[in-house]
This record gives sequence, C-alpha cells and structure tokens, in this order.
Amino acid sequence: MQERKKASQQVTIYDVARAAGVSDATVSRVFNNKNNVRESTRERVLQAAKKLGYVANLQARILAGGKSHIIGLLVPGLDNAYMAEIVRGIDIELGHANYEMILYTTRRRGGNEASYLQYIANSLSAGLLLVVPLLSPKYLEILSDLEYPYVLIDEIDEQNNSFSVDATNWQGAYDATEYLIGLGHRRIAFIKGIVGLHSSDDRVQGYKAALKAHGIPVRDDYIVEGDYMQPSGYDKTFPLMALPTPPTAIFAANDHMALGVMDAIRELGMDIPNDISIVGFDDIPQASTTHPKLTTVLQPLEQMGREGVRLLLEQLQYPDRPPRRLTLPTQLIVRDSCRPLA
Amino acid sequence: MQERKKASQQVTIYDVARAAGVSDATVSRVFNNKNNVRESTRERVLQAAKKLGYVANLQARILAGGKSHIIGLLVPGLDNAYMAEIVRGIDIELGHANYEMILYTTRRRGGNEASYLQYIANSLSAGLLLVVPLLSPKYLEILSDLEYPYVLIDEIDEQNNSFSVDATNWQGAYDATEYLIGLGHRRIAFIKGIVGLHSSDDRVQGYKAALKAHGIPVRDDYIVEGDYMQPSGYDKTFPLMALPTPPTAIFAANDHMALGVMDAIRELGMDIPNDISIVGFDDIPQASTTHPKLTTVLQPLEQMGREGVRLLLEQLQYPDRPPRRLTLPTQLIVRDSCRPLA
DNA sequence: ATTTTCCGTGTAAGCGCCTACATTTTGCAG
DNA sequence: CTGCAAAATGTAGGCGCTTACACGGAAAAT
Repeated sequence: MQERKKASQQVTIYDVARAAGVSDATVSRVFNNKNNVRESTRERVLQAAKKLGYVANLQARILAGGKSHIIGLLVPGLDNAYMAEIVRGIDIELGHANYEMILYTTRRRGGNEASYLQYIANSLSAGLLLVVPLLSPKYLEILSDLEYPYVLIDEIDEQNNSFSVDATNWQGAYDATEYLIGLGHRRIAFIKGIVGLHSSDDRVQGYKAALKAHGIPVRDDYIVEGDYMQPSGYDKTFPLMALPTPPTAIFAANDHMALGVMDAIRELGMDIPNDISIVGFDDIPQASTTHPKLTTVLQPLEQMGREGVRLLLEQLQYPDRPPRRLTLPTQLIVRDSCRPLA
Repeated sequence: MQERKKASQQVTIYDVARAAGVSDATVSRVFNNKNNVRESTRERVLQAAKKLGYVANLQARILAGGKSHIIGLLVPGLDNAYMAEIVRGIDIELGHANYEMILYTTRRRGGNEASYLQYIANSLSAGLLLVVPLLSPKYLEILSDLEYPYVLIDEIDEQNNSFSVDATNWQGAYDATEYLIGLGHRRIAFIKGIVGLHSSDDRVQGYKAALKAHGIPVRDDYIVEGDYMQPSGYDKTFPLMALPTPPTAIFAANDHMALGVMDAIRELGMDIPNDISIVGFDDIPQASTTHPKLTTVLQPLEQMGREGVRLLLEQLQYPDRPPRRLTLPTQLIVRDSCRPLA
C-alpha cells in the first residue's frame, strides 16, 4: 500500500455514520438519494459529511454494486479539431450528468481488440463511447457479445444493431453542392475523405446527386481521393487546377482538407473567392478564423458528442430499450470563400 | 444492479483458482508478479486465466489496497493542438506503463476547486497530471495538503515544491530572436502570450535579452499583447504593420498566433518571407503544413507529456523522493518563413 | 384501543481482490 | 533417512460501500 499514504486519513462512511449517530447503511442511503430516509436525519448526515469532508470512494461503491458513474471513450487519438469538438460535447454532457470519463486510445494494444475491449468492459466504465472511424466490425461483435452498453459516434452499424449518432452527411454535401450550382458553378471538383468511411462515402454521393439533379454530368477527373488531412487537400489541388478545364469551385469533404486547398490556391497565385470558390465540411473552429472565412457545412460535432452521452446514459438506465440511430441535421454555413461565377 | 448485467458472467479470481487447482491467493500472486510462486503453477494459472478470459477487476484490486493503475489528467480542455500533443505523449507513456487515464476538465465544477480536487483524490486515480495554464496557487496548496502525488506540466511551482516539467522557454525565445538578428533583422516585433503565464513571461524575457545582447534597443511599440490564440495574432498584426517604421520580422509567442500573423500579412498583400519574416513557438503539427512552412521553436510537447508521466509514476513508486523540476530543451526549427533582410 | 401498514433504520452479507499469517511442501545438509 | 530452513501455498480478514432483510415504532385503518 505504499501507493496511497492518504488511505489512513480517508474519511469513510463509518466516520460519517458515527458523527451523525446513525448506521453506515443510512449514510449510504443518503448519498444514493434513496427516498426512505427522514429529512431530519438526511440533513444530519449531510452536515456530518460536510464537516468531515467525506467523499465517496468510487471503487468501493462500484464494487458493491453501485453505479460507476464513469464511462469510457475510445478514440484513435485526440489530435485534430474534429475530435476535440466531439470530446468537448461529451465532456459537457458528462459534467451535467456527473459522470467521469476515462480515455482509451486504439493506439494501445494494437491488434488485440478483443482483449482490450474485454479489459475495458471489466474495468470501471459502465459503458463505452466509440469515436472510431474505420471501426472494424469485429469490435461491434465483441461488444455485443459482452452485452456491454456502447454508442457509436459518427459511425454506423450496418446491422443497425447499435446505438449511434451521426449527421446528415449526404444532405449536407447535397446542399453545399447545390449552393455552388446556384452560384453559377458547373465545374465543381470534389476531394474525397477516407474511402470506406461511412461519412465520407455519403458525402460523395450527396455531391453526385446534386450534380445529377441539376443536369450536370459527373466528371471523374473532378473527383479525387483525399484522406481528411490538410496535406492531402493541398496536394490534390495542383493536379485539379492543372486540368485542361480546371474547376471553378472545389468542395473538400472536410475542413482540414479545405484549408489545404486554400493554401495551394494561394500558392498558385489565385485569389479566393474571386478566382475560385471553396467549400469545406464540418465547421471546425478554425474555419471561421481563416482568411477568407471558409464557407462550410456545419456538422454539429459538439452536439453529436452530447447526444452520444445521452444515448449511453439512457442505455444504462433502461438496458432493454432497442438500439436507436440518431441523425443530426447539418447546415450550410455561408461565409466568404465562395462567389457567384462571373 | 441494473447497470451491469454482465456481472453474472464476470470471471473472477476464484474461477481461475478453481480451474487451476490452486487458491485465489496464488492467482492473485501470479497476477501481481510476486516472486514466491513456483514456475509450474504460475503457468498453470496463467493458462487457466487465458482460457477463461479472466480480466482483473480494477475496483476490487484498488479497494483491496493494490495499485490503481489509473492516473488523472486535469486540463482546461482539449481544443488546441498544443494540448493534443501533450496528451499524445501522456497516452503513449501511460500505455507503456499499462496505466489508464481519466480525464478531468477544469470547466467542470467551476469555482469549487477544493472539493473537485478532493473528489479526484478520493476517486480512482493514484495521481494527477496537471496541464493547467494559469494554475491558481490554491490548487497546489490543496494538493499538497492532500498529500496527493501530482506533476505540473508546462507550469512551475514558484515555491519549488512540486514535481514539474517545462521547457527552456527563455532560451528558446532567445535563440529565435538571435536567429532573426543574425538574418539582419533589427526591427523585430513580439506578440506576447497570456501575461502571467510562466512560459509566456519567460519568452518575452528571452526575446528582450537577445535584443539587448546585440545592442538593439527594446521598443515598447514592438511588443504587443496576445492571448496565444490565432485571432489575436491576426488582429495584433495590423497595428504593428501600421507603425511609422513597421517591423521586418514578427516573433509570435506561439504557433497559433503565428498562423494568425501569416493570415494578416497575406491580407495586407505582403509576401512571406520576402516582405517580412515570421517565427512561431511550439512547433505544433500544423506549423509544418502551412505555406510557407513556419520557422518556429520546437517545444517538445509530446516528450513533456511523457516525462510528466514518468515523474508521476516515479512518485508513486518512491513516495519520499523530493520534488524535481525537469526542464527540457527547446530547439529552433528553421523552415521557410524567414529570410535575410535585403 | 387494537390491528395492520408502512416508514425509517439497523444488521449482516457480500462485491473481487490483496496480504499478513499459518500451514504445508520442498530442498538439502547431516 | 531425519531435521530444518526456505519456498510455496492456503486461510482468513478486511478494503468502503450497497442492499436484502429484519425490526421497532408511528401512522392509518378498523
């Protein structure tokens, strides 16, 4: 026990019980908001607790069968604005519900998903939030085998067997493309995200659908592959602009790539939006601090995080409710990176 | 217990013991790497455990006096690249040590630091990592009252009474300034970070010291106040460039602000680095994906995170070691945003 | 006033694991 | 072989808390 010398000083439920002249069970009841405690004793207990500085010991509480009030968050990493926004939402909502969050990264235990998940499930978290692009179906399988509550954020379960939160990716892309078309653009290029990703694929489809709906042929040479990261947006812009008939607008499947596009365009000596229009997707905070400000499709990341938490807590409370999929609306945010075609 | 139906399925130490034909104590010994277990039984236990899919129950382990293998991370939020880098380092090192991390944000329990810390200390974490700019001294006081192990990252304890990790902010700023001077610049402006922040103040001092060392007078109108965020870098650039004798180089106290400066400069129709040189500080990932690539002072953020973890684990293992302060070297990273003065 | 409820509280038995101590087994000198 | 120390393993108690159950007393019903 060298690890926690403070153990000796820890105020337990017994100390409070003694101070308040009741049994430990009563103290427990008070702190768990059980209703069968007389108001006067409840207050006596509360006061004693406050005076002694009592703070419940979580592990004991969980072990004894209480609720853990901790949920796990599994992510590949925190190193991008997209993730940070979602996590912010999660944190806020968790705060309201008085839950803590423990962070797991897929970086760890690479390969051995099964035991990692098993480990997580057996640990302190009562449930798991997954923000894992390119989620392997194996994960879901294991998770449901474990009968462990979880929610997918910005990712869906093809089997429709999981709680999940995502956004109207198709519609968002459709709207943005239509906006560009409305501005008079006909030569609209699209930089794709990571192929295979649900969100990414939907965006391509939305883009194509809008073109078709307006009788504009889909040109394959206008559709290039990116990876959702800034450098890919930058790199892919040059070949696009080197085309015999270069596009007059570029729609990047996310803001990070759009930022890269802007860099490339500037490097080509062209002006945004006068020479070319650019649209992104996500509306990360940075989108509104660039110059010109980026027109983009807002994906309610923070809200997705929040709803994810709600869905998880709901599961914890009512374990038997059937899985639900929540799809939040995106919204076109018009800023300064587009202009009507002359 | 509606919260965890899986409880019934949980494989306990007893199951393993039975399967291996030993007592639970022996199983415990095996999993705690105690040395007085015969090799043959150790293996028998391990095999049984593997077969049953045994995973230790953390709360029970902690409760019984074992090590928690969880540390807490207290941050204001995750929403910037600086923090993300540090957290990445923390995560990596924690992974090596087989520790988990639980995330606490100062956003929660605004105001009531004392009880929040008390809560944290009484929770599952064995120690706390603080990445809290503008840390109130009150925090430290409470923490040491609690005799709770903690490490400060990129922040120092004036009393020198805490374990902490930071970087050579003064030297880094000195080096960068000297580099600019070496390039022939004499009119070098500086955009400060958040005043009051240890790191920020040191950087100003380093900048001033370099100027003085080279006999260049420190001009107050060249030193403006920022807040470490991109918009402030952008905003503060305009008045600077509107000066009767505008600077030929701008040194921003961090990369985020430098990015803002670059935006502003471009908006003024000037070229980087031909018309003006720019230097940042931190070397966040983005610094190398801008165009031109940003010359900056590398602050080993990831490593700071890692060392922070090391220091914390060290404390957990040897509770009586006196506090240490670890200062990691910064390094000037020359890229493309500076040019010799014509 | 007496019986029936029900409310408020205490008692006790764990939750899964660790560890001091007791006990058995092993290794080895004599 | 015997004896004994050392190594290996088992036993039991406890970590702080929750919760089924028991129980006394007060309120409600008759």
